Amino acid sequence: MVADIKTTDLNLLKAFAALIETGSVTRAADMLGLTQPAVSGMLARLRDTFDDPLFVRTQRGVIPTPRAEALAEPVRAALAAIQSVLVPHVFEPGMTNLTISLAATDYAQKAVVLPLLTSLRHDAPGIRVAVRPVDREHLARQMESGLVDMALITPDMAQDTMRSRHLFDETYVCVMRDNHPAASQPMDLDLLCALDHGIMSHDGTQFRGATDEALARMGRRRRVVASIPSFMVLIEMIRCSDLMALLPRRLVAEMTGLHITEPPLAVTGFSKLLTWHERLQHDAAHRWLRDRIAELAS
DNA sequence: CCAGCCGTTCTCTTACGTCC
DNA sequence: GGACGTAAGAGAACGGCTGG
Repeated sequence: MVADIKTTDLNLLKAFAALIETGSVTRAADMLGLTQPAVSGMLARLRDTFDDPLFVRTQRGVIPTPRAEALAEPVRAALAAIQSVLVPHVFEPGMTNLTISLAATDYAQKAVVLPLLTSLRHDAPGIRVAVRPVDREHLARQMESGLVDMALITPDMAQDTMRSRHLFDETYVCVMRDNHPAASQPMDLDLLCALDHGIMSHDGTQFRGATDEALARMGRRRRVVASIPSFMVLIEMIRCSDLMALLPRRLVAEMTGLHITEPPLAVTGFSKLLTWHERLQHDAAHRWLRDRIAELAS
């Protein structure tokens, strides 16, 4: 008979190891927490599996056959290997080498990824982050295939197949350059509507946003003269022109050379979610990263 | 010879997986 | 969900061996 692997064979190998160690069916049973007949039955199955008596009776217990002696070390090594697999994986940030793929808009790159990278350099220098743009249409498939591990998105992009965690709610502020001619004036609706605006739109084709919706509800309108697909470029444009913009608060919070004021009207903000695939739900390293991101974003 | 120890065999129960 | 088969373990009984 050829030895075959079954789900229950692990117990047989444990019994074999106990028999090798104790040289007694009774003491092996004690060691395993079983009764002597149970171990005797296990020995019978081992004999059938290996087509060898394995142990022969003596006056004081049992002694291994040459075949059992030959099996002793491989079985011990196999059980040790299995035991090491069963030990819960402990994640040590400072000792882990890992590359994660993170999809993020340029806003999220500035507001979330930048603080994360700074934090990782200190606490987990072995973790590399590959940042890629958010491909709204293919995000779910990219996560399923492992191309993307996590993504920073808005709730409207979330799908049922993804796990997600709310990071924060974002609001808008009025932004113009520090030495803008209007910087000395209080920001009110009249001033806001009098100035030329730039907005960020993902494909650079939209000239209306949440601010325009809010203005329309009040019977007002503004003049949007530039639609830019990147917050960063939009900010540079504001720095070197008389344009103003309503931008996410976290985006400009620590930037210098900008004049930042509260908007004179209520503009609907947005939420940011961290999303990931189910397969990473219980991964120790990813759990640690998700906690770190949430902590930095709070 | 007999008590005690040890391993084996038989039978029963239980748990679990598979199939319909 | 029920019927069925299989495997594992427990308990009881048994046989072999040893020492007093």
